[in-house]
Amino acid sequence: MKLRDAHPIIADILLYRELQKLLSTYIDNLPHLIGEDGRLHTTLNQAGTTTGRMSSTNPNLQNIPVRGEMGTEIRDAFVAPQGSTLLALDYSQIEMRVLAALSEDEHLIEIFRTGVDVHTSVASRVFKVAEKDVTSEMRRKAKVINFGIVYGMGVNALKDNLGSTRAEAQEFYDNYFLTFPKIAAYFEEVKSHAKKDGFTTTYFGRRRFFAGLKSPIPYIRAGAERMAMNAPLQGTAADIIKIAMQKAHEGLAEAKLLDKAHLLLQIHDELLFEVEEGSVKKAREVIEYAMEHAIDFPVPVTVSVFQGPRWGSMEDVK
DNA sequence: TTAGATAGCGCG
DNA sequence: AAAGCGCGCTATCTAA
Repeated sequence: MKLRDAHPIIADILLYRELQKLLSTYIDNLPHLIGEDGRLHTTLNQAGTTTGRMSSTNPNLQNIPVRGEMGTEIRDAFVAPQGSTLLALDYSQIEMRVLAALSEDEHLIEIFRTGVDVHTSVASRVFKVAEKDVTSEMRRKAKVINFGIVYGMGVNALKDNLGSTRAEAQEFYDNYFLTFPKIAAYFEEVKSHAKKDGFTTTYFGRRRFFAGLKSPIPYIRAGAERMAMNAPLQGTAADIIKIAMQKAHEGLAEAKLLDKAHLLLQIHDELLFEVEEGSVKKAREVIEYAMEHAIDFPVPVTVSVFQGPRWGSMEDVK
């Protein structure tokens, strides 16, 4: 039994916390930080993280709410000026694609090369049913493990996230690695290499060093191993989008669009631009191409594109 | 009174 | 003691 079900007040407490968080962190504060130019300016730290990602401070614009109705309302307060529109382009399942590339797992590579839905396809393979027979429940479970695998999630966390029994989670976990054997081998390789040399590398060779991989204390060692497993994936994704940002700039310069399209923000796997209305189509083509062709990679990288005057309610651009 | 640590939660 | 990676901000508690 979950604590949430133990007493009716739990739901009220959680709702209160959610509203209080949004009120204190965003609604009450952000308006005061608007500058004389009518804009909110963040500071991006290029070397602010262990993995190679950027971070954003004062205010942090990489954690503006997006989920739920209230997320939409808060984002809708971010608007493009008259005559311009917001254009957002985000990588699809970038870390899973990086995992496919680094592990060289033929099955995962195949999934991304054929362009099928990754969660459905993984479910189909792990549960050994045809893709058309994948139920929504099977897809949900595959989605949970696909996300978790990137973080070095173990059986215990998998069980909690699936809401299943320990035995069920164990079977699912085992079947996953039997289905994608190179992924299991890849993680073992990363761990042993990190333990021997003290660092991991991204696809492009950037290193992250670790302490704790040789610790005699099991939970310290296990924690370091999860960090080591995740670092090349998150780190390579971070490398990719930084390269893409440069290529997008070059592309826009080449197309004489630098005064029409302005990069506002990078949110780890997503770029947000402000674009003059007459230049949206061309800018979108240039940026999308730059992002999708930023690197030579054994699996395709694809982006989804969204457009609209308000950040909270942008529409899919086909 | 203030600086530092912790709990909790927003995002990818 | 902890069992899922990477961040930053607010509220609260603790120590000086």
